[in-house]
Amino acid sequence: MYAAVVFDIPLQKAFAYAVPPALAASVQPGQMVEAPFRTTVQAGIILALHDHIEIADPKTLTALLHPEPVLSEQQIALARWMSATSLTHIGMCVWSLLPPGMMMARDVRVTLRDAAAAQGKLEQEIVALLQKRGSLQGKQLDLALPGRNWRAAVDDLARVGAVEKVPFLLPPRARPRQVQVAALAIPPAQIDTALAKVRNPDALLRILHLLMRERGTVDIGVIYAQADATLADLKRLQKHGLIALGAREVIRDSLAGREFVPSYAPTLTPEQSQAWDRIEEAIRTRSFPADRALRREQGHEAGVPGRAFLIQGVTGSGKTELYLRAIGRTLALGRDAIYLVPEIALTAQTVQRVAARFPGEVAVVHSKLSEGERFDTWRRARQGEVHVVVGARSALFTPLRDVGLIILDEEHDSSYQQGGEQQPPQYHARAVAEEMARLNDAVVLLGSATPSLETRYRAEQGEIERLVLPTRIHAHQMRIREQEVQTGLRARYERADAPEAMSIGLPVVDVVDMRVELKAGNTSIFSRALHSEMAGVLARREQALLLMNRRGQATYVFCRECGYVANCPRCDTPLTHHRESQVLRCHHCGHTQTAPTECPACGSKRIKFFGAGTQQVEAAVKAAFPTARVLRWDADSATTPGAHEAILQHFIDHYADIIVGTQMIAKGLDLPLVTLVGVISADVSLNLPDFRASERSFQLLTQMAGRAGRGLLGGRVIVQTYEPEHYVIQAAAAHDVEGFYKRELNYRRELGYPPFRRLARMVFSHAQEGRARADAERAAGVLLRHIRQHDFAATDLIGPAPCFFARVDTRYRWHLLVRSPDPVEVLRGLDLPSDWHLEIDPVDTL
DNA sequence: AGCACGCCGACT
DNA sequence: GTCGGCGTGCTC
Repeated sequence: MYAAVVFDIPLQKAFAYAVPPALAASVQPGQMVEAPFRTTVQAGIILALHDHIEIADPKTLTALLHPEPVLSEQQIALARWMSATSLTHIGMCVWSLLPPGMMMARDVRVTLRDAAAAQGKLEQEIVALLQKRGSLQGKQLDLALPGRNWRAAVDDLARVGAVEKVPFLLPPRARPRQVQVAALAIPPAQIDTALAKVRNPDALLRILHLLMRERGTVDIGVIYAQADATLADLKRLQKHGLIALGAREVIRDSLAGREFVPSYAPTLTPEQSQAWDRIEEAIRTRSFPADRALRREQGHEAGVPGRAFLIQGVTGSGKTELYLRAIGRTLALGRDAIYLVPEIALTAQTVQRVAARFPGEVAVVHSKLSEGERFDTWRRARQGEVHVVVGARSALFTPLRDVGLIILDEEHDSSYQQGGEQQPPQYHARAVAEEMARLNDAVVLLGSATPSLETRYRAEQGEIERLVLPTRIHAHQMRIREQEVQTGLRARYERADAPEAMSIGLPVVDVVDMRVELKAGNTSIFSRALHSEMAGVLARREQALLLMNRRGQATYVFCRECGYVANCPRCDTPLTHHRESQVLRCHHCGHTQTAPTECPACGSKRIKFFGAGTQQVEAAVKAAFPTARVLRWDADSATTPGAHEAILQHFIDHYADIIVGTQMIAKGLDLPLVTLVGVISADVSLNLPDFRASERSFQLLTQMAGRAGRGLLGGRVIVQTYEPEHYVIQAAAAHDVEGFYKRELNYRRELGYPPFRRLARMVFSHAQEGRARADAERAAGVLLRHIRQHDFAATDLIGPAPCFFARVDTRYRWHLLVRSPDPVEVLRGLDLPSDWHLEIDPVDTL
């Protein structure tokens, strides 16, 4: 028997190994094994077992590293699909489905055999070290010979037989956590006679009484605390044979010990009911695992098309209630559910709501949890002890027994895409969810007030079903009550005469033209309108959100007089200004031109580059309103989920009046006291050189507007901009999601951008700019020849050009875009060097 | 990705 | 002569 094994290395293939007789009975696909690999050993995963292989003399597997498979057949199928659709290395895909910390580090153990054979000085040093300390691990040699190249010397020593070098795997970091426990080892009746022989029995007596009372095993931590005892006391009891000490496995769970106020399903509005009927029907009519197994046995294709819905509803329209009902229905059918949220900062609020409805069923998964906790959740899910997982995109890979429902809230959010360059493999949670649904006959719910263009377009094409929730929920009093429960606050705005069912209008959005402000002599970053609204909010003791969009803070060129932005003539994306060379450059096609000193449109000399940060905004608020309590919330001020929760809670508890933040303050937060939302500058994100810049900006502005006025007082949104007539600003101000969609779709169609054609991006980075550029140009040559040779329809190259982020981590970056109806087909079969980083359907091209 | 091999240049 | 740096090629 032979095994196809993949490793956590960037190679697009599996390796064939012979299965030794000792393991033949127990090997299965999905199992983690130890395999000799070149001169070392590697931990690998078995993808498949075969009777015959093409390799002449395969090596033999050396051990099983886990008694049971760590991946199911279905997960292996998913990994294969990820690899085939993203053209990332199969091994990386397979390993990405496992919790971190299961990786096993490698090392070597060096043992002295023949001291006389040592030649060089370093070799003699190593031999002396081995004579003094015996066998040493690589880790120990690193410490003993810091900065020295002992590996090469050890290799030479091994070649002449002076030492033996044995590679081995270190145990994984993630392990079950053990807690020491104690239990009575004798019948309670014998305690007194047994203790008679012991000196100073006080503490011992307390321990024994505790154990008697508790009947069974007790954590020794509990014993220390309750019996005021020490380990020495326990050891004495053990020596006398009165108690037994042992260990118990405990589960690490950040939700353990947290109390959730139970909540019940509210009645649905007519709109919600209509949508719910469609969702419920879909969930109810999925097939059962046994049926699917039967179909597979009968030779049918493994998957059936799952069902996907787009739930398009404005903020506060009750999407969450549909999610919760869908989870409830799925659980009632004995299946499991995954609920994804875009931002780790949002998991806390979401977990709260889900756990309140389904106590005891929920686990949380995201990348900021400890390795131990993720490992334990992974194990609990495998055991069938968890049925609902709430978390960020990596929660998709939790090995639930039978996933029947996957929810992506805020489906348009870019954090659902895992980036290709830094953390391969590259995948989009939406696409993975749909493939999982296909493999498992599950239902996918994509929710958003501002769906991604792709999803919205697919709904139009009939690939997924669109359910619309056009109005904010009516039951005002009930929402307030819900907010009270969530925040623990008494709502100050509740009025006895407020009708039970009252519709909340969407907030008024005022667009402020900053050019006019400038002409009127206001050079502050706050317009007069925003300034006076902020003053009003502070006077009424309400709260405000200020958004500083920091992304792409650098340097696009625009005219403070007329709003002109310098665009590339070939790509219609903004040119960026390069300070050193004083040129404007297009980051898509490489076009360059000299930087203007006056505006080409109106002749003004007030042509500038743009950018500011949250700190400046915070400082400006403090300067304008010295008594205001300001909080800053961005990736810099909050690095852990705990810090996010703390900042948020601080704000919710009204210890601050104004919160200044980046994108994340726009996402899904329920902040009842916020009556003013200010967007400091809408222009920055509008003019990034990326085909999705408009879509992103529209989504951000609309989400941001949704944050205002969720309490009884309604709210107001002020958007500051130098381009008030821009269609993104206009559409967002009018809450015109459909209008924006139609216009943007036309633009994408004309330019051949997604969803009409797809992109693949290749990034070339190198410490020397010339090398990055040369690689990019070489790749362009190869691709161009390939495209001509195979005559791919509607396929072209954009670039090569320097990336917008032209130098990251001391490396210069160039990129190249392949635009094609099917870039995977174009690139498949090309043997790409490993340093040509490839991303299919990139989220952005910065 | 690692890791070995091979060639070159720096330093003892 | 010894050692380390870096470019190249391979891993069942």
